[in-house]
Amino acid sequence: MEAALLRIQAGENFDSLSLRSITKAAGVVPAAFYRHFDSLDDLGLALMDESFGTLRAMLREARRGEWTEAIPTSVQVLTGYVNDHRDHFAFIARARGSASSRLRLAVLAEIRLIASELATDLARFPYLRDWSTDDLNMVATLIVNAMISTVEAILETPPDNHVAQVRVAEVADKQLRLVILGVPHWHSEP
Amino acid sequence: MEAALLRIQAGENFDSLSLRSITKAAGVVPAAFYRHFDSLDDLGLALMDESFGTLRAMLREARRGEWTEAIPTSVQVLTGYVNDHRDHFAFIARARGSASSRLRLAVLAEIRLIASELATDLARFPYLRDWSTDDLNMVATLIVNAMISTVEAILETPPDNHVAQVRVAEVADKQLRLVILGVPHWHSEP
DNA sequence: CACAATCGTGAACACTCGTACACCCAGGAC
DNA sequence: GTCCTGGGTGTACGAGTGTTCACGATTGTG
Repeated sequence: MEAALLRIQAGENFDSLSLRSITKAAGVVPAAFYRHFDSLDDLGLALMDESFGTLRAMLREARRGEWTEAIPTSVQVLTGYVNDHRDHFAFIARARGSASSRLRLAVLAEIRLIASELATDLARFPYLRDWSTDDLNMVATLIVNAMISTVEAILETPPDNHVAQVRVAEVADKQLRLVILGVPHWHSEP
Repeated sequence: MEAALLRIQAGENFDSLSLRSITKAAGVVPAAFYRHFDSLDDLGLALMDESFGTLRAMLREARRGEWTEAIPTSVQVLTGYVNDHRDHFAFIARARGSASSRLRLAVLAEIRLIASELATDLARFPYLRDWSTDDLNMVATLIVNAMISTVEAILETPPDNHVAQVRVAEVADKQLRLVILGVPHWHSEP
């Protein structure tokens, strides 16, 4: 699993890497792979479990902050987690656009789930309390999309380049603030 | 090229489809491929040219509308173009997360370019006239990301399901309006 | 000590892959 | 009528693919 994550983090796509390249990187003969996984698909699912495990841990931590500080703490938790677990987030990001529809659909479903969870979270905020479910989902997906592209930006930025890292975080912070600024003036109809 | 686009539109990834599957779908023997392209990479570049051709045509048309109607006309042009050229947009969407870094990087660069063009466009709007370049880029990438996910949503929706199509367009419209609503109240510092 | 389980090994299997070559044939130019 | 060109065909090559199988070695347990 480490070998696979390493290659994915280096820019390869999960379903473009071969059994043999994985096992060679792991210092093992191809057949040994089958002592641990039933197939390559199986490896993909295992990586998904692990990766989404850390993603959900991140979400739990992000939710623990104070109401009024939701944006800065969320951004901080996000950047921290992504940099601490670059491999897992790189795997998810890559699997999102991959060909193996098994994985792609699973990732898409998870992200949709996260968006709808965020929608119910948002309903507890002032101004958003009496929005329609549709409108809450609308703003939740807007936010989730912004966060996904933030994750991709973080992954493209070298972890030791602190200036660039801070810049990415600032952009994410501003985007969230801009979206929230519109909330008090919202009317569902044009 | 048609055969390749067809398979991509059906959900496959560009670099997961093989020479032989393409040529078989085109009703031709593998070797005949090389009468038209130097290699598979070459085919990818040709498809990129064609696809970004229609994307840029779309952008030109979207820019032609009236100031005050920018949002609804943009959304309308977007949905129209994506549905009329599903193959090209599917190709771009898939290439964005693909493994062949040649294509992926090219697509990413194009999208970044489009975002910065949008940023200069935005500078002509009221309230946005004296924003800093950084902040203009911030809101431009926010908008571009929302549009990309809208494109993906359109592609996932059957073209003949008009109810679903209209719903996707409405969400896109609302997201843009929400973002713009925050603009007049913006302060760059928290 | 013996036994079972765990994990790695080497060879083999039946594919598929991209690419190259010699050949062929229709159609237009002279 | 000859020649050239564009495009299609059949065959072949070497490399890489996922997977299976019989076999060894190491290790902890009874």
